[in-house]
Amino acid sequence: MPPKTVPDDLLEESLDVVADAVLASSRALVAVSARSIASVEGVTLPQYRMLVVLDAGATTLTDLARHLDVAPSTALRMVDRLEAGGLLTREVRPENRRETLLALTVVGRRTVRTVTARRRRDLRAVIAQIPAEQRADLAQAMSAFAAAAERLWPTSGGE
Amino acid sequence: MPPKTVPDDLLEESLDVVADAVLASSRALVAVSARSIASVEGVTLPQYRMLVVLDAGATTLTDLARHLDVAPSTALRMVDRLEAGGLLTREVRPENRRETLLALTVVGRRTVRTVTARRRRDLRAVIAQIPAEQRADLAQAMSAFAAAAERLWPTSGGE
DNA sequence: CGTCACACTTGTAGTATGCAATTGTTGGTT
DNA sequence: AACCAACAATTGCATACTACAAGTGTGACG
Repeated sequence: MPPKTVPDDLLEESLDVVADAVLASSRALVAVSARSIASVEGVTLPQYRMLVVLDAGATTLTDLARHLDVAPSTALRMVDRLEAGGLLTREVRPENRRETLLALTVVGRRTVRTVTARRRRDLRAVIAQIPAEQRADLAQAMSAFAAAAERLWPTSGGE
Repeated sequence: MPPKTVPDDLLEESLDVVADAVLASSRALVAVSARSIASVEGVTLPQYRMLVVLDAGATTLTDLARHLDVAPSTALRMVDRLEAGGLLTREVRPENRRETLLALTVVGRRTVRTVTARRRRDLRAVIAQIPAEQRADLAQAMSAFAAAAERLWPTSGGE
């Protein structure tokens, strides 16, 4: 008389086991990100996120704030600093003078490339620790996770 | 005349592909973390990290700062706030009166459990999007990554 | 006893964050 | 045309995170 709840329990448990693994991986990834970004003089992690969004194309302040999931005033002050630092330009949009068009400068784009390259380098160092025959599985799993998260909360991958 | 550099190139390329997948996954994970923690009133992400460390056992201020990779003064001010909020207690260590012993209160422990539960719940929601037959591979890959990062930079998983 | 090292603390400064209120712009309504 | 509602950007205010430098108390060792 095996009750039909057993499969559910097993499923639940399996989800938890996977969640724990992801949680551990998450901590490691956050640490790696922080390390990679901190090593680039003068760029903070929030600023890097903003630069990445702008690197994908010029936008307005409100749009930027929405993508980063921060208040408009927060985005505004960050833009102030990045503009002062020469990483982006700000100009009133002719078609709609309410809006401001934000775009990376050459320096801004170079900064994004530098930080991204460093992150990639650090990640490669970690991956190199993993047996080569497992790497394909790792890539598959990571991609699947990112896709699943994107499907669930589209804003997540909006960066 | 295939040069012997070909295998190296292939290896390099494979590392980059994996790194890209990890990078994508990393962004999603950071977004999920931020979302889970922001939803718990009154606890910031840095505070959560601190609570997690303390949940693993009482320590001193300097030790805490080392684990979180922040300056002692930063840790001190965070401790001030958490103590004011009733999440931890601070007392001079009798054996060595230079040191302060920090420990979570009952409320502090409950907070850790609440936030962790919420993160796990959100992660489970993502995992549930992934076909069941792929989940074992996902767990394996995530664990392998976390272990590799820990091996490379022991402080990473020190949380 | 003096001195050195260590743990904690305080002062100062810059960055990130959000809520509330203000200003300027646009588009539709009367 | 005057009006008004919605929206984008901005400013004011408050809080949190962060580090560097300087100061204070404690322990260890000669």
